[in-house]
Amino acid sequence: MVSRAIARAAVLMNNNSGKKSHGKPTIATVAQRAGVAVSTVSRFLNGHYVSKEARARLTEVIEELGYVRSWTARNLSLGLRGCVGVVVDSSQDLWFTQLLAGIEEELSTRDTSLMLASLELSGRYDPRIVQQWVRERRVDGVILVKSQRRDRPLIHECTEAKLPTVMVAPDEAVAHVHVVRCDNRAAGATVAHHLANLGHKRIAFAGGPEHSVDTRQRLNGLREGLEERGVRLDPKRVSFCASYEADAGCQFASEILKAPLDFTALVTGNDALALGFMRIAQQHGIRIPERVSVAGFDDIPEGALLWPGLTTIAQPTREMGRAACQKLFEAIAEPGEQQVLVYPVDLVVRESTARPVKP
Amino acid sequence: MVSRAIARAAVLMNNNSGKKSHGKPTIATVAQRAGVAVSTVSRFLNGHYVSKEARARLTEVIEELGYVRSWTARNLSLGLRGCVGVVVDSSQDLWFTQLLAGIEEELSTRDTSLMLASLELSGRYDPRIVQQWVRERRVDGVILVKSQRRDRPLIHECTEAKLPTVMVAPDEAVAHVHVVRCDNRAAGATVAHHLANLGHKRIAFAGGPEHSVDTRQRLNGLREGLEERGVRLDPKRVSFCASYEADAGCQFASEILKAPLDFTALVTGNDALALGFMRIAQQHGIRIPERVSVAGFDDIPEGALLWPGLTTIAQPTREMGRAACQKLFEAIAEPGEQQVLVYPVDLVVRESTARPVKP
DNA sequence: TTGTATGCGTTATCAG
DNA sequence: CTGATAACGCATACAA
Repeated sequence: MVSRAIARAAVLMNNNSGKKSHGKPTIATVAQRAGVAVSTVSRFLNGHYVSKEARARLTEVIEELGYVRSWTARNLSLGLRGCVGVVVDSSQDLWFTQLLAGIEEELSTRDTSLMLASLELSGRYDPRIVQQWVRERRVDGVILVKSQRRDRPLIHECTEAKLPTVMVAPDEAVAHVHVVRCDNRAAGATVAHHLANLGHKRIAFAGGPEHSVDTRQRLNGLREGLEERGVRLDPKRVSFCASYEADAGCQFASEILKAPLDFTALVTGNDALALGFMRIAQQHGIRIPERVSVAGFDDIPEGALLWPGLTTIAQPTREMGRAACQKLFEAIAEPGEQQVLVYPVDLVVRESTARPVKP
Repeated sequence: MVSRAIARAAVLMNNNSGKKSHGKPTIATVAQRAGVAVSTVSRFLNGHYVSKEARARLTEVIEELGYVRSWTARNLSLGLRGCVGVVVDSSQDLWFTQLLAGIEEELSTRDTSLMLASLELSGRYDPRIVQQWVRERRVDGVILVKSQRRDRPLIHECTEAKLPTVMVAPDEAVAHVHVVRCDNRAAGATVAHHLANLGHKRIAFAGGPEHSVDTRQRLNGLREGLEERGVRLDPKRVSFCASYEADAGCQFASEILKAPLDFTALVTGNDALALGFMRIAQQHGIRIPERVSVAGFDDIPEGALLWPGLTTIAQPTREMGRAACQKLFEAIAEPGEQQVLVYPVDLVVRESTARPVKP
C-alpha cells in the first residue's frame, strides 16, 4: 500500500516536471496545472457539469499548454474504435467518389478515420474483409453504398451484430437500418418532362438489371412523367441490361443497332450505360443528338467531359455523403429509430438531348 | 509443477471473475486459460521469443476462444494512432482513385485505417486540415499524392515534425522523404516511338503548367524519343496549359483551332487535357484520328469510355499505391533511409491514334 | 459540483 | 525464456 502511494506520487512528479512520455501534455498535466482533478478536466472536455471558474481556468490552461486529447485513449476507455467502415462495390465508381468527398468532409470535423472496402477489388465478389470488420468489431459502424441483392447476407450480419449501419442509395428494399437515397421516381419523371417538352414521342428505356429497384423506380417515374404529358412509353421499347456498367451499355447498343432505330430518344438506367451506348453509337456513325437524344442518371463527371455532353439527373451526392455520416454517428451514439432520408434531384441539360428532327 | 500451474490459474480466475468486460476475451483471458502470463501472450502475438510448448498452447487457446487483439489498446500502449493520412488535391481525381485502391488493399492486411484530405475540397486550396493532422499527430504517417509547388510548406511541416511521409508522383523535386513515381521520361519516349512508327512527322505537345516536373520530363522523353526516330519536335509546336484539368485542354483547343492545324498528332501532358482537347475538337467537327491523332498520359478510365478511345500511357497505379503504403509502414516502424521507387510504364493503344493521312 | 479510485487491453521493463 | 507490474491517457461510478 505504502509503496503504491509512493509510486503514484512519483508519477505525478514525472508528469509535473520531466514529462516522461511522449512529451505531450495529458489530461493530468492540465488538471494539475489548473489545480483540479482529472475527472473535472474530463467532464469539461465532454461538456458536462463544471463550475464557471473551473471552466474559465481550464480553457485558459488548455490553450496555454496546447493540449490535445488522445482519441486513442478515449476510444479505449469507451470501447470504441474511432473508425467507420465504408463499403462499396468498387471504389473506382465515380458516383461513389463524390459521396466519399461528403463523407470525408464530415469525418474531418470529428476525429474519426475510415476504412475502405471494395467488394470487388480483385475482380470477383468477396465480402470477407467486411465480414471480418463486423465480427472483430474493427469499426464503430458501416456505411454501405449502393448495396445490391447479393449483399443481403452481409447486411444481415451487420444488423445481427447490432453494428450501426447506414445504407446509401441501396438498390434493394431494406429494413432496420438508416437509409439515405435520392428520389428515383421524381428523377424519372423529370427526364420524362424534359424529353416530352422537347417534342419526343417515341422514347426508349434501357435499364440496369431488371430486378434493380433503382431501375424500376426510374422507369416508373419515366412512364408516369410521360403520361402526364400525353406520351405513352411503349413496352416494346423497354429493355434491361445485365449490369450498370458501361460495357453493358455497349452491348445494348451493338444489339439495338442491328436494326434501324425506331425511337428518337433513349433513357438509360444510369450514366455509365448511356456512355457505353454513345460510344458504340458514335462508332457506328450515329449522330447524337440529331439522330437520337440520350439521357442518363447520376451526373458522373465524365458526362461533362465528352462531346456531346450527357444530359442527366444529378443527385446532391456530396450532401448525401455528409448526411450518411451524420446519421451513422447518431446511430453510434444511441441506437434508435431507423430513418429514411430522401433527397431531391436536379436535371442537368447538356448537348446529348435536343428536339427530334422528325418526331 | 502441474499443481502449481493449476493453483495459479485458480487465483487468476478469481481475480478475473469480477471484471466487467465487454464479454470479449482479452489477452488476460487467453493468458489464464493457457496458464501463462499476459506478457508471454503479448510476446507471442508480436512474434517474439516464446517456448515451443507455450506457442502451441497459445495458438490452440486463441483459436478456441476466438480471441482478437484490441488494436486500440495496442496503439495506446505504443503511442500510435493506427491511422495514416492520405492527402490529394481532389479525391475526385480518377488517377487517385486507382491509387486509393492499392492503398486500400495494403491497409486491409494490417489493421490500420485512413484519413482522407482533399486540399481543394471546397474549391479553394486549404491545407489546414492536414496541418492539424501533423501538429496534433492525429496520424502515424502521411501519403502525399501528386503534390505540387504550393504544397512545399506542407511538406516542410511534415518533415519538420518528423512525421513519416511518402510522396506519390510528386510534381516537384523533393528530398528527405520516400518517393514513389513512374518513369516519366520513358513514358514520353514510348509515346514518341508509337507516333513515329505510325509515320507522324509534325507533332505537337500541350503540357500542363510549364514548371511542372511531370510535364518537363514527359516532354524531354518525347523529344528524345522522336529524335531517336529522326523526327524533330519543333519548339513552335510546344505549349503549356494553365493546369492539368480538362478545362485547360478545352481552352487550349479553342485557342489552337482558330488557325488551321499544322500538325498531325498531339501529345498532351495528361489524359484530362487530351479529353478536353478532344471534346472541343469534335465539337468543331475535327475528326480524330483522321485529322489529328491524340495521345495522353495516365490511362484514366474515361479514356476507354468515349469514342474514339484515348491512346495513352498507363502506370501500374494500384501497385504504386500498395508500394507507397508499404514504404510508409516501414518508415513508421523505423525511420531510415529515404528511397525513390520508379515504376515502368505501358503504352495503351486505342482509337485516337492512327497513321496520318498526309504526313 | 468536485475529487478518488479503478477499468479499458496492450506493451515494455526488469527481475527471476 | 517467463512473470509481475508499471505505464499509456482517458472516462466514470462513487463518495465527498
